[in-house]
Amino acid sequence: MSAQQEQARTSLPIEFQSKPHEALMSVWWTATLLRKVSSKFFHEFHTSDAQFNILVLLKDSTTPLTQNDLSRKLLVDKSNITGLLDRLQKQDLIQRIPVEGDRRSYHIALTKNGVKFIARLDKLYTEKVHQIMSNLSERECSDLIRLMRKMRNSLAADHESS
Amino acid sequence: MSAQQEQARTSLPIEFQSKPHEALMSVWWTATLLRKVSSKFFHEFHTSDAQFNILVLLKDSTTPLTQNDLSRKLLVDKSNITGLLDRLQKQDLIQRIPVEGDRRSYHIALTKNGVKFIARLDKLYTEKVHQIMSNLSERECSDLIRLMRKMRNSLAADHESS
DNA sequence: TATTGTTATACTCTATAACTATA
DNA sequence: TATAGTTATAGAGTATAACAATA
Repeated sequence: MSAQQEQARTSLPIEFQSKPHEALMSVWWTATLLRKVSSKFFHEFHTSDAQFNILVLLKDSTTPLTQNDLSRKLLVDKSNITGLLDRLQKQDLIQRIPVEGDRRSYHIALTKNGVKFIARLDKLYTEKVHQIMSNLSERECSDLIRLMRKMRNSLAADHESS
Repeated sequence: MSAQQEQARTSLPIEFQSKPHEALMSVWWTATLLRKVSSKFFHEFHTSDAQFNILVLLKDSTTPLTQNDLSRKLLVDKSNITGLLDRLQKQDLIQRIPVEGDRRSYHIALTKNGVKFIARLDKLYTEKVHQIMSNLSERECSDLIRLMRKMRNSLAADHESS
C-alpha cells in the first residue's frame, strides 16, 4: 500500500476551520469505522451490536433487569426493546420471566445457551477491543475517557432538552 | 435533577475491567449520543447525517466528484450512494452531470437550491458543533484529534483486512 | 477484463403513535 | 391516571450480488 493511500485511510474526508469542529468530526468518523468493524465482527456470530449490548448488560448485572431497565440504560425505546428481545428469544439466548407482584413486567434473563454464547463472544470481543486500542497508552486511554465524558455532558443535556 | 440522575445520564451502562476497554466504550457511547442528537437535528430539516455528509463534501470540494469518489471518501457502498443521491435529487439539492469522455460516470453537483440549503444548514450545524464542544479547550480538542487518529489507524487496518 | 453506476433484496436499527393490561 | 410492554408503521442505513453499459 502506498503512503498516499495509507494517509487517505485514516484522514477525514474534509478539512475544518476550527479545532472543536475537527475534534467532533474525528469522533464521528472514528465511530463510523468502529461501527463498521463491529458490525462485521458481530455478523460473523449472527448477531449485532445492539443485541450484544443487551446480552452484556444482562451478563454483568447483579440484579434482575426489566425491559424498561434495558430501555433506559441503553437509550433504546421500549418498543424497539421488544423487537430486539424477540430476536434474542428466537435464538434461545434470553427468556422473559414474569415478575411476581407486577403482572405488567418481565425480568429478562439469559438462558443457559445465552450464558455460554455471551461468555464466549465477550471474550473474543474483549480481545478485539484490546487489539484496536493497542497503540494507546494507559494514560492516553484515561485522557480519552475524560474527554468523552466532557462531550457526553453537553450531548446528554442537549438530548434531554428535547 | 438529582445528582444521581445527573451521574446516570453521562455514565456508561456497564463497568469495565481495563482502561482500553472503557476508553473504547466511551467513544462508542459518546458516538451513540452524538448520533441521536445529530439525527434529531437533521430531521428538523428533512434530511439525515448521511445526506448532509454528501452535501458538505460537494460544497467543500474544489474538483468535481463522481459517485465513485463519494463512495470511497465516505465509505458508503456505491449501490447505496445511488439511493442517497436519488433522494437528494428528488429534493432538487443535487444533479447528475454526464462526464465528457467517460459515459459511465456522472459528476455530482449541487443545484442552486442545494447550494443555498447546505450553506444555511452548515452554518447552523457548525453552531451546534461548537455548542457541543464548548466545554473542551483548544488543547483538549487537539489531544482528542490525535487520539482519534490513533484509533483510526488500527480500525482502518482491521477494516481493510477483510 | 475491469470499472461505473443501477437494480433487487434482505436485514437491522430507529422513531412515533396507538393500544392492552395492570398498577 | 400512570406505567410496562406490544403492535403497527414508516423510514433510513447497510451489505451483497447480479446486471448493463462503457472503458
